[in-house]
Amino acid sequence: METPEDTDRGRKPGRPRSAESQRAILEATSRLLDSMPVRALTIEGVAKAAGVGKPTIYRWWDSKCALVMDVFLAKTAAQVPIKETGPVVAALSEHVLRVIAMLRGRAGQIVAEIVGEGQAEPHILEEFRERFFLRLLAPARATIERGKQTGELPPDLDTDLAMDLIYGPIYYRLLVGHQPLDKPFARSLAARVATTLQT
Amino acid sequence: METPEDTDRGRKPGRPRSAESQRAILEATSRLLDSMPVRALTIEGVAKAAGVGKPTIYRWWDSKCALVMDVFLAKTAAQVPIKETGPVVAALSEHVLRVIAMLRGRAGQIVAEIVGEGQAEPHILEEFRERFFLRLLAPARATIERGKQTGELPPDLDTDLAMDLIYGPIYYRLLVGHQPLDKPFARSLAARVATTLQT
DNA sequence: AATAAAACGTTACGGATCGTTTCGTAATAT
DNA sequence: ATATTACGAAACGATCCGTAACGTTTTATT
Repeated sequence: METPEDTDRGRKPGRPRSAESQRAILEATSRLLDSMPVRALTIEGVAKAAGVGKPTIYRWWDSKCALVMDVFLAKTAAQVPIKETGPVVAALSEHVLRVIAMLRGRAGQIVAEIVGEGQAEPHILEEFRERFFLRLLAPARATIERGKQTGELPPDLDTDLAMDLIYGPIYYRLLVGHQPLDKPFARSLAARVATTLQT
Repeated sequence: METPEDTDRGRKPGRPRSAESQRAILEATSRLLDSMPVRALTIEGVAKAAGVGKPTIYRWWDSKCALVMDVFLAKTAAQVPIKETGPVVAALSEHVLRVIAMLRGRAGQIVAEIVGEGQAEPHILEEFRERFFLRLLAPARATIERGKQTGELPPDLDTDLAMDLIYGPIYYRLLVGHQPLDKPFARSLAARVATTLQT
């Protein structure tokens, strides 16, 4: 989202950007996303639903994907809480359960659709990595680091690799869709955290 | 690819389907894919490059993705060989190395692009799962089953889960792109096969 | 040899959507 | 009062979709 850089409140002459229009755009996009896939969403459709001109949308967002990303991140807690005290393995196991629960349903679909669109637009994928994946998984990463400090985990553990070993199977299922993100899977994966990190 | 069902050689009257046109379409698509992403490929572009009419392409393939899939699968060995004797862990470790090597470069990009397009077209994703993923990973799955038979692996091991634990991180990196599919990663992942399967 | 049938390449079609431009109007700073 | 900017509406040229129309070519059938 490209916010106007009026730091010293509207110093420039001319009509100010309409926050109301912006809100209408976000709201219309959110509503439309409830009933159609990202691919079917169009800027023209959003403009019509929001009662707004197309140029106004383009004034705020570069592309459909950028808009969808903002809407998704606004309505989705982009950070799943993790227990910051106690055994790190238990904290991570629970985090795995919560991440899987979060990716079940429409939220997971949208994540998959954005990543899908991102295959054709690298900068979208990069932005989504930073704004979603990095943020979502940051607490888990920090917890692994903590475990290396406390001695609960091997100090030479490769954190990047460990993160991929734990969370890779989740996104594999989400994106390829060969198996469901159901509770048995979640429990099995959570139960594996210990052996994955400690051996 | 929709082949004509002329089992008893061209029994129907009328001009037969032109195998030459089909070849030209496949060849043109392959050539175009070397210099542009799947998203940028168009049926009109292929028709022009192949010296063929659009309707002829639609006679053979339902959609751009179906065509791309055929081209990709034709030029890519959709099955990475695996050693069928000896220790199963060693066989699987080597298979992991080979799969990662295969997904490095343009082939991996196309896999990611097809999966990406598949997020908006479920039937495409399903077809690609069956024709690429299932086929590529079938030998590994069979090897795990063999290990359960020989006692090298726990007999109650969940094969589906095991497959995702091993291969999930690979596709996670391929599709999200947060880390490279480089050789250190490949070696680390291969080295982890034993502990992943045996504990 | 004549006829019917089917695929061919070409061309054109209506439709959707893109991202931009133009226009007259509204809102703000100077 | 004037300059400046955003606004909504409308229209633009462009691209690509998937299909249809047309005359031509190739085959099986009669």
